[in-house]
Amino acid sequence: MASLREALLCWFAENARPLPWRESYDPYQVWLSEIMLQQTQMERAVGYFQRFVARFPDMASLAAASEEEVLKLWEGLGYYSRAKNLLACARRVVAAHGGALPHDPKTLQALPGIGPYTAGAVASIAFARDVTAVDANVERVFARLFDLDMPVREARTRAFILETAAALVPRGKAREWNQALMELGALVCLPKRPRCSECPLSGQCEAYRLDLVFERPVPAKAVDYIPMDVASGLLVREGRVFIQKRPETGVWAGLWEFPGGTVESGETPEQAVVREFREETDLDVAITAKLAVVRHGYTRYRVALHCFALRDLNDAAEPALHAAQEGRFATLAELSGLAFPAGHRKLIDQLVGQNRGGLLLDPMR
DNA sequence: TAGTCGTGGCG
DNA sequence: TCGCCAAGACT
Repeated sequence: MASLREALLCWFAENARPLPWRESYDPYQVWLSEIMLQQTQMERAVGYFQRFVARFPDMASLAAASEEEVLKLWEGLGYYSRAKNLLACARRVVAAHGGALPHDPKTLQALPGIGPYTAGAVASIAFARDVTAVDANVERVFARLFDLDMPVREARTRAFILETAAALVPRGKAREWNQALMELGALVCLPKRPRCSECPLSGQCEAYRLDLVFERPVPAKAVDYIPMDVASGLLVREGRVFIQKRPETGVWAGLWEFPGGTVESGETPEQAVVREFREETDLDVAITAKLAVVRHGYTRYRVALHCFALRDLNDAAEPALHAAQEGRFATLAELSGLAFPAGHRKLIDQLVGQNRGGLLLDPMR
């Protein structure tokens, strides 16, 4: 055990990537990075982190922010409840903890958006507490190191991993140790292409000894992906387009969108967008142009997004809000300041990039 | 406990 | 092109 710890800590000292929050281990920055890194790879999170810290350098400035601005900064990073909880957590920390994150994992875990992993990560990395932080990297490393022959998500396996992790934390070095385990998983002990020849632990790895590295961890049952056609419409009035703000819960909570919805079986995208517009806004619309088909995915869905330009069929009435908490007409330029789901953002960027915005929205045409 | 909740990259 | 993935939390 001693040599295992020594080997990994030594490797981390040599191979730790230089990351912004590793310069100071400022608790606010560590917490922010950990929230961003939930289900997100390092390279994607770093840019978002830097923009966040530049705009909100500390807990107090973040707590004073509007949800609209936080969502805009989070746009494209996904899992938007993290942004909502980030803001709620900052406000709670200011209101109940004097603006400073608590050091204790249990107290941390009571805060919005902080679960078992993040509580352990912040307590150890920001506050040097001797606690574990077990994420998917650590599970994979342990599954190989100890040749665990059952899926890591299984309750008994998780219990074993948590127990083992707790026993391994070197006193006073949890900050380095927890990061070292995750860094090893991210750089060396890779899911599909493990680099065992570069691994400081290969000599002590049971799966490596048994030539079972590629069989570990035992895969969970595969998710089935669901292809889906969605139709969305840009209703244009006097150079502005109708947008609505999605409900507080569910997918893309609090983000703006163009009305639309699933293309039902036996229905064309054209029929779907007209039907959805009527259902969501009570407006009767007609299609003036097909703008694009944007392909994107979310969770287990793979979406073909059919996008149309629309005009009012009858007299222009105020849109109802049956599927939104807010609605308005906005210029194409205004859309750049609001947060949209990635698929809608792709469409907006396409329209602006092709300079079709003017063609589409110019009231003179 | 099992489902929900995003996204972009990669082979 | 497309299936599969990659630093969890919440209900």
